[in-house]
Amino acid sequence: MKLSSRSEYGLRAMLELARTYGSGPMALADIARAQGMSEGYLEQIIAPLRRAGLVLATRGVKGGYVLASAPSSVTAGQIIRALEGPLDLIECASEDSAEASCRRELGCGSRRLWIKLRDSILDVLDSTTLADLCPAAPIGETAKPSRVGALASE
Amino acid sequence: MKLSSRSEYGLRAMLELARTYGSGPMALADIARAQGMSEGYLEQIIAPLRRAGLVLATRGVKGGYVLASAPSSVTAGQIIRALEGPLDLIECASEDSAEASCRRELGCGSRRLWIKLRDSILDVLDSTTLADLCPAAPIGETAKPSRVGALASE
DNA sequence: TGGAATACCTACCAATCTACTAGGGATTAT
DNA sequence: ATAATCCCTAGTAGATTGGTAGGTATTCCA
Repeated sequence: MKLSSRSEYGLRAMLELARTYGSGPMALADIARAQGMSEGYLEQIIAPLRRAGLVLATRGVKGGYVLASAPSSVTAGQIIRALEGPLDLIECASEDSAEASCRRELGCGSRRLWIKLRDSILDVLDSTTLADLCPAAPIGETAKPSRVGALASE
Repeated sequence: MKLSSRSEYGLRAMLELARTYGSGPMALADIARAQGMSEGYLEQIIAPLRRAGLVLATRGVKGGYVLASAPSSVTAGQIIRALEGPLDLIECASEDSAEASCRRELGCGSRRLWIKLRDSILDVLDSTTLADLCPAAPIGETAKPSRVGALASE
């Protein structure tokens, strides 16, 4: 069970933008260099993030990308979904498909497991924000509603 | 983010064996027919399950496969691991590799998320047994230590 | 003793996905 | 005008997926 590097790269790019949040647009080439990834590939990865409204792009000489909202209000779930589509581990446990399309699940059911797994994954992804990952925040505590507003300290 | 059908097929095959647990060996062709999958493909999927010691095979005319232990003591985690190898979402968050090999994770860290995600997944997989999935057990409660011994009711 | 039924093994295959590279076009500050 | 930037499409080598095909080994049973 593996995660494609799209998500890894995408998340790292978003973390880079979170780290420099407030300092104006950052060029694609700079993000790629800072994170050690292929510029051309990152370009294809950041495109869906822009289409999903998670980053804003400005063209031209001093252009680049900025986060569309504060790091504390961008969740990992938004990023992963933008990059990999809806989280469906398996046909019958898709995030958005109606569960009506599933036969064979009368007695013994594998589906029960995939649903539990999916919910567990979504719980982590949707409760973790960029702000949770970026500053030296205490590990193990993420998305505390009482701490909204904590940004990157740089 | 998807799960390969290896895991789905493997789990379904194991659930089929759990359902008929106690009735002697079940032939590969019967498992495949009962679950509607390709016989040849299932053969390749059940092989690692046998090598991992999760099922026992007997050859010859009345041969087939049986679970190596009771459904209540076989976890989904054992099955998935046998089929997909150790759970490493990403290089730096592998289940068994030492975390020493990870650079770049000084300030902002995506790794923190993958570790949390991995732990969350492992928690679900390792706490769900075939017995939890097979009978009409109440959903949402799995691997209760006080209910060890509950088998398939057929 | 000789099928027949089963597990077991290896190789092959088409389609898809992954992680890129290449090359060009559109937009904007200077 | 020019250079820097975003934006788009197409190609591509290698891996993975989801199988199929065909043979070998073992065991029950008549």
